[in-house]
Amino acid sequence: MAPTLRDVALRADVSLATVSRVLNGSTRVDPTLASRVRTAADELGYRANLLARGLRRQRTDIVGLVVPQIGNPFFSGLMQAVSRHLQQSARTVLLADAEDDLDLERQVVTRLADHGVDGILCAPVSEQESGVAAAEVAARLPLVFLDRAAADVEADTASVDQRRGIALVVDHLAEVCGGPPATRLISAAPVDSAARARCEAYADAAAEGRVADGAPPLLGEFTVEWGREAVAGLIADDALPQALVCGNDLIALGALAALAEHGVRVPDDIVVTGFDDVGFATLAVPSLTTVRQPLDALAATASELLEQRIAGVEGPPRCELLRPELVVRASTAVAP
Amino acid sequence: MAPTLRDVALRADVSLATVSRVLNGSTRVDPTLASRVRTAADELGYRANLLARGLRRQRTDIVGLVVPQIGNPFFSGLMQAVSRHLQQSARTVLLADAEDDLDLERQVVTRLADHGVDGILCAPVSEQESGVAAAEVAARLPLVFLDRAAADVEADTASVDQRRGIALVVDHLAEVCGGPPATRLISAAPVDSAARARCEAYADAAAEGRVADGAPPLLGEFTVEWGREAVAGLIADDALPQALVCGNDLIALGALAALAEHGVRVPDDIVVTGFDDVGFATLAVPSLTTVRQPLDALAATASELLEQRIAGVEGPPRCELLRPELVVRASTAVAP
DNA sequence: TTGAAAGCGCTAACAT
DNA sequence: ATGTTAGCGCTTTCAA
Repeated sequence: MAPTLRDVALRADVSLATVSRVLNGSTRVDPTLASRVRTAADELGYRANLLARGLRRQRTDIVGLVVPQIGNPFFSGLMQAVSRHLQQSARTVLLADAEDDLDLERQVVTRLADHGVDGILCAPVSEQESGVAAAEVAARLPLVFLDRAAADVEADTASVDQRRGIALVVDHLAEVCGGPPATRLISAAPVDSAARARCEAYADAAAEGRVADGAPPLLGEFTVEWGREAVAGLIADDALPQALVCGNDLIALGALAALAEHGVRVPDDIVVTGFDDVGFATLAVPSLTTVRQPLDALAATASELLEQRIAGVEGPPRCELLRPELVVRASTAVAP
Repeated sequence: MAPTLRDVALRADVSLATVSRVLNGSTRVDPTLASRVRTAADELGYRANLLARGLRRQRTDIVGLVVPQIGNPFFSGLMQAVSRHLQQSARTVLLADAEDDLDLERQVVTRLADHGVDGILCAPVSEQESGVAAAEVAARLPLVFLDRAAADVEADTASVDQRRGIALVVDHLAEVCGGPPATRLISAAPVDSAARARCEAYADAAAEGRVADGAPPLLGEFTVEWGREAVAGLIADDALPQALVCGNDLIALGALAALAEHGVRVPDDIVVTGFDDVGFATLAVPSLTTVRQPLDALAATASELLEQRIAGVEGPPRCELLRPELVVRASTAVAP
């Protein structure tokens, strides 16, 4: 069996409490005893049982992170950024993938809470329907939304200003096209808050005449496949506009692939934009103009909000909105 | 405070033991009592405290998964596959990224063990140097290597036959080139076992004259950047061969990008292969010929090995070797 | 079948 | 400064 505090205490010939004190550095203890304890612990290869500690302290130093789709590189990037930030606070991160499934999301969120995590960071699958599970868990422990939010839940949120991101794209397109271009939006159904914000911002731009788009947006999923399919449809209908505004980079990459397959040249025949700035955006041919979400700042902000709640800070929900940035690449590089 | 077993017992007017029995479905209990308990639990919104349960049972139903680099889509795919498999066994997965860092790897592996996970799946950062931490933890609880292994550790391993993968590539290249082609290997330094196996298999093929390569392999990292850089170097030296064998898809994608930038046509001027078959391999221009690793089978096999060890199966280390598959795409599609 | 009670390993009052 | 002890919430003998 693994050695316990008791074993260390016996070997160092001190009480359990002393061992605990030495190993946690809480109270002052006699240096002689302390070194005896440390030696004993080393010799035995003692490791604290974090379950017992968590049970006793009512605090585990674990936080849960729930993403909607680990397969989307934006979210694996976010995971990495969050892990890094929390590692520094000596926290363990318990990661879960909801696989874009509401039931699974509810399950994993509940399970995390049952495991005694100190708090949860969550990018909810659905703005409207993730709320029930989220509200349930938010009643038990601190919950902070990141990147996306769920309606009707009193929780802090750290996200990126999606509307501004779309505005950046629209303005850029107007500039390279020398006036409001004929565009079409290919995005995901506005199930999550980010998708909705992007759609709405685009619709507003169209209403204001900053882009010329009388046709309805093409709404599917945030996947390469959907980007391909949507473009294939447009080509089949001979309905390609001047510019394609894609709801995220995966869609844009699919769109570029489909355009290339059909011999449509980008940016000469049509220009294309994405959203997120995932690593592969630079690799696409042509490289993809897109909106960069500040991953690191997002992770830092969300972590900070959560830490404060865990530390017991009360108050109304806070919403931190970060600024995205336009990254211009070859997919919109039209000759003047 | 969250309701405990005690609260449920009080409300249902039975003993703690009875509540526990009902909720775990272990022993037979009177249906009347059982329903009373269930009602009480529902009304209180009772949730079992998994820390307490774990402490008592000495089993948490959590397994840890340690990957060397979450940013590599091969590993995020592996994570997803493993999560899915373990979810079915009613297990929670505690995920950790070692960020290609031996110290960090050691830390996270130890931390997982401290958190009382029932077992650990690990793709070690280094074949030689991950061993110490791995052996340490393997002495405490079941450890299974997946995809990669560490030397000098008695542990089960589930991996893919890398040598066979390289053989598939080499044979394919010989076929499309009409004889042993002049090739060059661009891969990662043989720090991990997979990288080493790929290098060795390639060296063997060269020694056997199945490819013509007198120059040393270009060894860096499994990243897009390295692929770019290596190819830029070859171009600068005017040393491009007939075919580039890349150690993984990231390198190959970087290579394709660099070739495109310099106006070298693939597959007309040079052919290129990858390894892993990550999602973006189909999106590259041209799409990438590569070796598909059976992610799902890998996850299933590793999970199964671990489950058996957790269940107490003894015996010498088992090594399961899975077969990879060649996926031919445009990057090697030379006209006859 | 049900209940009482011990104890998983640890921390934090409290007492010395 | 150190030790003694109660108890975190649960499961599981053991007795009834």
